[in-house]
Amino acid sequence: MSCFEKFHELLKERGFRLTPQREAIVEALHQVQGDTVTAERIHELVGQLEPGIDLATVYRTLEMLSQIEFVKSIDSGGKVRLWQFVGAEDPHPHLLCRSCGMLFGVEPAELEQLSGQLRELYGFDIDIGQLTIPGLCPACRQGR
Amino acid sequence: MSCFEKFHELLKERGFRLTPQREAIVEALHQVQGDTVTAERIHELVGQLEPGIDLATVYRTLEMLSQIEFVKSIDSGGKVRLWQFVGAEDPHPHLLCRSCGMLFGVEPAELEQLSGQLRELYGFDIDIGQLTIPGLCPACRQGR
DNA sequence: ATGAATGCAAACCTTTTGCATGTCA
DNA sequence: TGACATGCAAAAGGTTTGCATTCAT
Repeated sequence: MSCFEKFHELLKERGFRLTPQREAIVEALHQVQGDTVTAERIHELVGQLEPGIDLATVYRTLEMLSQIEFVKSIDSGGKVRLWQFVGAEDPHPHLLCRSCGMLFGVEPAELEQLSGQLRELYGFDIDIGQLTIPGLCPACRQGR
Repeated sequence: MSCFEKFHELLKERGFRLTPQREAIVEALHQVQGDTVTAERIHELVGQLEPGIDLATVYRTLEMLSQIEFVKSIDSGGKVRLWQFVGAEDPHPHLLCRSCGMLFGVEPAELEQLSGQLRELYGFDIDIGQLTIPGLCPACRQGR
């Protein structure tokens, strides 16, 4: 099942309507794939596909998409909220470079040991998919 | 050396001035100890100690305090920034409960293996002291 | 037909900034 | 005295909301 089919399916399932605006926004998210984007950036991209779509609509749609888990809201540490298209993928952790702002996906499996350890030591159940680890990426480490 | 002595010391060292406002703000942070607070909350607390201190001053002071590493800015995921008094302690990672908002300190040593692993696999150098791991705390896990 | 979605504009909220005034060193 | 800190008010900037209108179902 294609991504768009899945999208239509989920909308119907949850009683949301299919509108040209929503299609354009999903299309734009599709373009940036796994990259994280601001609502503003999506608004720009959408403007090229279908001009005249309001920023408020972008926000409302992102909100709706996160309800159907098509999009995930990322915690960037700054004041801007970041969004990421996840489509059918599982949520996964990220590495966030404090210098260049780049975000890298990490295999959840890499963190299994950490997860077990924290569970054992503190009884704490971590949300691996929500984890964003700050630090310095290889490129920035060398460039300074 | 007491916390306040250390505070005075650090101010002098970095050329910052000691003002009643700054003392009151540090006092308020002292009251909430390891808890995370918003600038707004600090402003309330400070208002009880010494009325008339402006919110802008709270912000400017928190900024200054984070420069001398008396306070740490925490990434809550929401739109509000959280602050935590760290005083003389070294920065350390935290566990953040998504349900009750409680924040727990973690021994940096617990994360050494993770740190090495990410360094090896991705060349990524993590800021252990800045790491905040989201999840569910023991109490909230049981309460639902 | 009718309730949901949109566009527009205004409101909101947290944080930041400019500027005149006050104050610590 | 002189640079730094404060209070006040206004600006900024991202996000949300109210409302009349349009549109998908």
